[in-house]
Amino acid sequence: MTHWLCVLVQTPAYANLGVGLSYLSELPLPPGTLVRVPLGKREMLGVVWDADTAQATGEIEPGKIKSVAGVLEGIAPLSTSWQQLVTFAATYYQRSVGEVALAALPPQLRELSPAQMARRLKRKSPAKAALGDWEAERSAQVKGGGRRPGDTEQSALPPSLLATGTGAPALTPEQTTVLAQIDEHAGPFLLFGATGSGKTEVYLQCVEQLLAADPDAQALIMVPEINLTPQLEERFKARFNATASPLYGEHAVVSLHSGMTNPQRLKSWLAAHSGAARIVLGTRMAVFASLPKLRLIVVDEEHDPSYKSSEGARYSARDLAVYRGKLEGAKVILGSATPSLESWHHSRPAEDGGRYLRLHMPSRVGGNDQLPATAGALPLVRRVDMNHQPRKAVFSLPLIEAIKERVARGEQCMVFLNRRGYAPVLHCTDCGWKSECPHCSAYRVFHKIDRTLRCHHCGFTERVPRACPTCGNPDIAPLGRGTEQLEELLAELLADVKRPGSMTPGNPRGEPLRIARIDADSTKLKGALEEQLAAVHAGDVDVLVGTQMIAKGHDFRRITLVAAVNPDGALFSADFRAPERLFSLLMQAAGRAGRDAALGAQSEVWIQTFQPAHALYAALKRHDYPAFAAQQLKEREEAGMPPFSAQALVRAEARTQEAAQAFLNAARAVAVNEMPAWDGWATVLEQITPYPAVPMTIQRVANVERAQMLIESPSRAALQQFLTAWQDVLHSTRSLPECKGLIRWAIDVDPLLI
DNA sequence: AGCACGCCGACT
DNA sequence: GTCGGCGTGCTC
Repeated sequence: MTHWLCVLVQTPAYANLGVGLSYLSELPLPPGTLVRVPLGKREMLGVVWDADTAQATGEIEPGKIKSVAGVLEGIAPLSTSWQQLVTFAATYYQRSVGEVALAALPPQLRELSPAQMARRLKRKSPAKAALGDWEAERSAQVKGGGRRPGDTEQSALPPSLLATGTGAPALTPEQTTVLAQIDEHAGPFLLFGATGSGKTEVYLQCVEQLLAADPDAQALIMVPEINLTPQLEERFKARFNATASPLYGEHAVVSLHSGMTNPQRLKSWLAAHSGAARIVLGTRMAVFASLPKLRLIVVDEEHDPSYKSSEGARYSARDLAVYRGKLEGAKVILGSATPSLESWHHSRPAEDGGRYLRLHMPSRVGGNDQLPATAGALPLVRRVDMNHQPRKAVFSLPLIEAIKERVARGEQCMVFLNRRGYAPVLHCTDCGWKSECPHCSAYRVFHKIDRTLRCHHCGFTERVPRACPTCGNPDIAPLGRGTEQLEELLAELLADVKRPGSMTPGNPRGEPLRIARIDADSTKLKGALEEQLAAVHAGDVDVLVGTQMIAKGHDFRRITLVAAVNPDGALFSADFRAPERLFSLLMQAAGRAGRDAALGAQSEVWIQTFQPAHALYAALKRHDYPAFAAQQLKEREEAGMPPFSAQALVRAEARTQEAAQAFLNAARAVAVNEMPAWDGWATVLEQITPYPAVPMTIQRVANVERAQMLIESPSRAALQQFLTAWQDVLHSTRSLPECKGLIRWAIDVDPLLI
């Protein structure tokens, strides 16, 4: 008997294909089954979605339908809840289900031939190559060891006792309270905990209790960027993998992130899909991992913008995590010292409409180490009023004095500036020429190290000209400053300071200071970041200069002074989220400072500002995130901004700016003039505000003109309805004559950058 | 998205 | 006379 199937393949939404394609199969394959199907001249990976609807409606000529080429043997069908997650993500973020589903699978599943695939599955389990093999292998291992935690005598023990012996430290009262609340309530939870308050230990304990209580349960731990948080990965692996904990098996923890090779990713994915992996630790892509027994999701540093994807389907992994938790009945914990204003708002008291439960850990206890009380002190925030400093001063006198004092005592300092290179622009003092990029509407940045002008948008790089290209004036000068220049300036300003030295060999007294720079340029080479971080940890560096990448994730325990050289830009930015990001960055930077009690010194965060009285810095000085959030949310509410409204952005790329804008404005005209007259759509359109198309901030990148249009609505549901219907309008608008030259367009729902 | 087919400029 | 540019159009 022949069965009709609807199969998803990787096709973008604008390819005019329906939900899936029709195929024939001899076997009745259940939804979620991975198959290979012929498509045109190629054979592609597909996912069986449901019984075919085209057959019933007779939409397709029966003669055109091909048969499924084969099933991916040894891989169980993807679960119903996985399918629901993918369907939701595709609908919400306005993409095709096929695109989302196939992008959520490891790339190697797409590339591997059936023979290669069979070999891969066999390698893991030589005994049998059948479905569910991983399962069999694992339970045999667990049962054989007689340590299956669900088994009789051990299940009588409280989970906390099971946990001991695997490296779990004693908990603080705050941690105990928070764990009890997580146990008691359904969530989702927003764990609002200061840097060093021991959030990670809470995650570890939650996972530990879950795994001990349920022999099949799986946990998903998400981090913003795996490169920046290897410490978390290490802690999880140390606690749960291999010899440390025979309870959970040798490969209990697997990683999933884009830094892995395709074979590694496939291996982790298969381990998670089969249930062999108990913990998946990954970046935003991991939210789509197949986890048949998912019971807990942790989103660490939930405010981090990297949870929002900026290509393909522009999903928010944090928001999808919350949705997935609801779907699968898994607890969700969002953790941050500076939550996103969205999550903060959602965690307001339930009687005011809050949907998340806010858990608070205000005390700094120095993480999992038993540090003396001095380590718990919050750093002192000092504002330097730059209005009272020499004009054009990069470093204020008091800051330089403070740095000198610290390094003379053998302490480390960290200075950051959000701009790499030597100077953001080069200009001619005679004719006014500036180092514009010929392909972008942006200046090329001067990199003194290799004497190049580099475009940070398209990558176009040239050697610095000897003289002005327009008038021949040899006097071309840098304008503004970047991290390279800070490094150079600091070397001059600190030239008279000598290293105090130490007992360690190779670190004699009286040598010149060592200044290091960490930014995207200095860490381009593989392993360079790790190497540089190690040098800082080893005390080989006295002053560290860098971009915000040094403020994230890393504990530099000997750093006692952190300085933000010029953070004011974010205060009056056109981007309404800029203050939120700045506050978070400065709080994180403050968290870097002074976690080493041995130094005993009061650590400090220095802010050089022309706005010393600004509310953001005032709140920062008090380490008062709630006050900052309250003030920001008040402003957002008054201005009708998220989270008090829903937004979507349509971005268009074209040969000319006119074509890009014409496309967007033509589609807008339909929304304004025609759609309200559609049957039943008037009430939806009443709630939709489409703004006119505008050029993007960087209007042209790599010779492509870019424009965007903001759509706003007080109602998420109305925005969703509108976008779904409007997609067809956008499709047909494309063929209008004035849109000639349009390259592509995409909808970004809940955009972070406007 | 791929990968075709298809119709106009500089090369063996 | 062909090789190749990337503009439209299709894929169950």
